[in-house]
Amino acid sequence: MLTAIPAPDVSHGLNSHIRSTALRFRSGQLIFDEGQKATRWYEVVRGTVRTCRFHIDGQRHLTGFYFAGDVFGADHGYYSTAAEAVTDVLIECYRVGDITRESSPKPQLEGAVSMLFRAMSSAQRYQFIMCHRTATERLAAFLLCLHQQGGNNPRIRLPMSRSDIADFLGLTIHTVSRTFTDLARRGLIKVDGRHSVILIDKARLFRFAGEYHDNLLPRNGAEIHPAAELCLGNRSAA
Amino acid sequence: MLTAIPAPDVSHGLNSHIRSTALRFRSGQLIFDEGQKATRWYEVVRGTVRTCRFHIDGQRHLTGFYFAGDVFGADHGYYSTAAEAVTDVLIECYRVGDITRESSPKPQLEGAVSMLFRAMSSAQRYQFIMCHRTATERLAAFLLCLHQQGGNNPRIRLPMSRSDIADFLGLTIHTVSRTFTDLARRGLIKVDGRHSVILIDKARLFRFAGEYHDNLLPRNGAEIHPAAELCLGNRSAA
DNA sequence: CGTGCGCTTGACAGCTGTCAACACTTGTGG
DNA sequence: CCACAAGTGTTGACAGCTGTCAAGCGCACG
Repeated sequence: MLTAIPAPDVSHGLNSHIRSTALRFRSGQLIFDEGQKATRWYEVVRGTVRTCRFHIDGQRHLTGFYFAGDVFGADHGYYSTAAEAVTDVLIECYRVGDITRESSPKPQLEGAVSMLFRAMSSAQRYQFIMCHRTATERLAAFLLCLHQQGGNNPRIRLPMSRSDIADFLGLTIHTVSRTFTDLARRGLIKVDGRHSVILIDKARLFRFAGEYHDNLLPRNGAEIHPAAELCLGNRSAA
Repeated sequence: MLTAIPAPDVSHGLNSHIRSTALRFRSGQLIFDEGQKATRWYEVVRGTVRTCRFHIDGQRHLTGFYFAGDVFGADHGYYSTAAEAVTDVLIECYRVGDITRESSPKPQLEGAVSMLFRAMSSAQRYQFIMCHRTATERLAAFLLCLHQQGGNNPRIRLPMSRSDIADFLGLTIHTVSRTFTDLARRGLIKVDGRHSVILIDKARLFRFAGEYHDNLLPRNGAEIHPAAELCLGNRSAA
């Protein structure tokens, strides 16, 4: 997952006890819509999912990307976002009732609270980036998140379109495209087709992300570097 | 409260059963710091409180304002923000244990989950504003929120400084100041000293906020107008 | 091989941050 | 009560970034 999404961590050691259904969606298909009753939550098995909001004037805002192992759609009452398949996807679908009703001591509920607080914290960091960072800094942070998400492989896969990236980072596709070109010209990355980027100079990219490299320590433990702020996936955070 | 803050609604019919302590802070004083163990939560009795994050490069980001009746500091584990008194304040302080431990069926916990999901939804709307709105639109939305918070009184009180407003809206004090002047020149508001604004043309201000006026309906029920997006106070939402 | 969509690039304008100067308010001390 | 200083807010000039408009490229698909 990339940022700011409520997602109770119920995926460890629980799935085996809960009825689930495997579902497939083709690229671009709607999984659930904003405002629908939130009766199910989902786990990505294969592929990539995006969650988004549409606004009156037609503008779209993406609130997160979800990859294999990530949980999405864990909302209360009604879905606050829509969810769509970025690529062809295979997902597991669970009924909400299975979490909230069928357990007496409700450890999951407390887990959900903990997860939500962390999601709030993550959302606040995301807000900071959107308020204070330039296009270059945002894209650098985004790429570093995908890099980490992909197991630190220097080849970063970008399953989503430029338009998706733009709507996630609060930019236009033009600026995203220009920024890719700019980062490549500076020798930080190499763009390899639409859906792949090769990381050349990780340390400098960290600096562009407003981040110091790993061997430099932040001022104190409570601070989190901007580049780390987009990438609180719900798997690793568990 | 103004936007994006986790705050379980435990203030109705519960306070009377829970030990609390009244505290006073003078303008500018720190109430709790980012990263401290979250052992207490607070309710504003009188005055205004702000929550903020400080980043490595020295930049400050405000995540919310809290007024009489609002709850803040309801975090899990560690505070994800600092809290400071904007004005001299009187607040009630509650121990976390009183919420999570001393009740067997834990209805509060479920209430907290519900509240948190709404806070997440609110945070996502705030993100949208920060991504897609101009200074004028942000300030207009902000003023309308304060207007509503103040009981729809045409005189809007601004207890916070320009700097606070800037750090909340992701702008500089210069832009905030210019935007105030601009709104006044257009005849939408009248600036009356540092801490007071008189609302002249509410309908037009709504339009500036990217909002249609109340008598126009949004496209469908699930949509929420941008101007409404900063002002999900935890009192009214309860 | 041709078509269309997604992506890239360039020119330009508008918004907002930066820098600088000044005005106004508040508080202190004479 | 006035003088002064410090802090806060306002205003202007300017530059840089990013959105808009427009054109063209290139890959994917038929």
